[in-house]
Amino acid sequence: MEKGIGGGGIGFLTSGAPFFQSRDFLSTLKLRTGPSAAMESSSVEVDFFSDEKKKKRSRLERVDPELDLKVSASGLGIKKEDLTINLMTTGNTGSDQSTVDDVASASEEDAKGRNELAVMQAELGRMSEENQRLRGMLTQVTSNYNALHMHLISLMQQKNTRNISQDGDEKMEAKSEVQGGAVVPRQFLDLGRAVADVPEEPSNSSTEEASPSRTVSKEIAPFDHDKGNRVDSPDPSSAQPDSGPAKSGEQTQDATMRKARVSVRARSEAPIIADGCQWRKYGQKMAKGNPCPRAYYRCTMNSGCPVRKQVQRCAEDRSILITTYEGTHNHPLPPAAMAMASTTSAAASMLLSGSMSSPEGMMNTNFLARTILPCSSNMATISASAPFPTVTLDLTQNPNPIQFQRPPTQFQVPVVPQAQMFGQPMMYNQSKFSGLQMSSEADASVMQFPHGKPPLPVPAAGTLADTVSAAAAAITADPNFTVALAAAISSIIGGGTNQPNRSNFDQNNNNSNDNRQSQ
DNA sequence: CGACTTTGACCAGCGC
DNA sequence: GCGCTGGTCAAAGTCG
Repeated sequence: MEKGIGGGGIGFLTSGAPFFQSRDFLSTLKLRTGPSAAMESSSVEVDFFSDEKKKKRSRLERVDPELDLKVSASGLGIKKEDLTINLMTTGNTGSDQSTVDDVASASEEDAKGRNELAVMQAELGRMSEENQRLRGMLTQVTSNYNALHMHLISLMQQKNTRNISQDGDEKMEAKSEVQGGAVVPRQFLDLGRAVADVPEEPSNSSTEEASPSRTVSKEIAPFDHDKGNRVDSPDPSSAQPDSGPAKSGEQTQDATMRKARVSVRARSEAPIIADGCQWRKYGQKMAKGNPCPRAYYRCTMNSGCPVRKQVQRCAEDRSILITTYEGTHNHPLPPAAMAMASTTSAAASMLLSGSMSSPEGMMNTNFLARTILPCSSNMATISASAPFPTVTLDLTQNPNPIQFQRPPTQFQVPVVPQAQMFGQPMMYNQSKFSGLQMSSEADASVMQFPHGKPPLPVPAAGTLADTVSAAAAAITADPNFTVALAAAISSIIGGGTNQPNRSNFDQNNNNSNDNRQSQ
């Protein structure tokens, strides 16, 4: 309807002569079509029947209505078609004045569009700024998160120490059972602290099994305070005697934390598992009872980083590579390294929290083991032998056929959310920011990794990833962890406590297995 | 030339 | 005290 009416308007504007005809038609139409039609064409009709405008129209038409339109439109750089459409829309088609107004309206439309464009551009600019600002915030949050995680570990230790002294082991045990939900087959060994010379009977780790006669303290002591302090221990706590009775609780915790070891057993033909960290080999020894030499690596990602690792093949099964980490990185780690590192770090933290400084803690190792890897079977061994507890992750087995399926010679730890949550810089060998990788196919590259060369990418088998993920999930599910996390957040938000320079994540990297194995 | 590996030597703890 | 062992150092060699 409007199109028809507008068409009449167009005809009027462009030809002039049909105008009156159209007027008559419209007036008739209005009378005959009722309100709705009149509504749509009302403006046109008003113009048509305005005497003043009619006079103007007549004069304009006599001159050259077409020309007037063209001039008006072209002067504004507007096409006639556009103007027509505009007139159709506005309905101001009945006079020369309306034509001018229409042209002006079109110009306004154009200006409006330009304004909108400018507004959008400004909006885009603001969005970009916002984006950059958010990125900066993200970076800051990430860094803060790392520091928070370090603090969290410390708080976890403190809290667990208190819980242990208050509640005792049995209570904790029962609590863990209740909170753990379904009972999962667990084969962790509670080794207890090596207060005496009682040989620890470990787990799956052949290395631990091969250490009958030596005490753990003997194995680890030189590592920590003897030469560790002498050479490269920036950590003040390390400078203190490990078992000094006069030490404060916090100092003891730090020292113990640093001595905690996390050993990873995995099948790989590669001489070393690659992680996000850079290592420098500083020694190699032939360990007793193992024809395979033991290699000593030192973290070189940051000068003065006290983290070290020992790499040795299992004497019983040389396809198994045993990597033991010890110490705490004093620098951030790549995301890939953090994935594996976080899990092992959390495991070490849990271990330490339950076993580090008290007999009660030692008694809690079973609980801790179940907490750390509740869904694993024959997979994790916690040696709470004091004062240097060790967590051994045996990745050479598939305890859970569903969760831990993987090719026997490969494992990969992608960055899983749980691990990211922990985000601790650790030393687990991971390749190329994609997660821990071990592959027989990547021997050369992995070997070169200590030189800074990333290992070859390995098809994600998902086993170790699952393992780590499961461990991380278990840890996060632990109520102690939750409480500790809440406490850490509260402390940071409320008090802005000093964030430790060093992360606790590194403690995971310990190779007690190697020590025992060599013995 | 710097970073890294190799490798023999050294040191300290522990057991006998 | 001696020997064994683990852990580390440091000079020499290698590599990019």
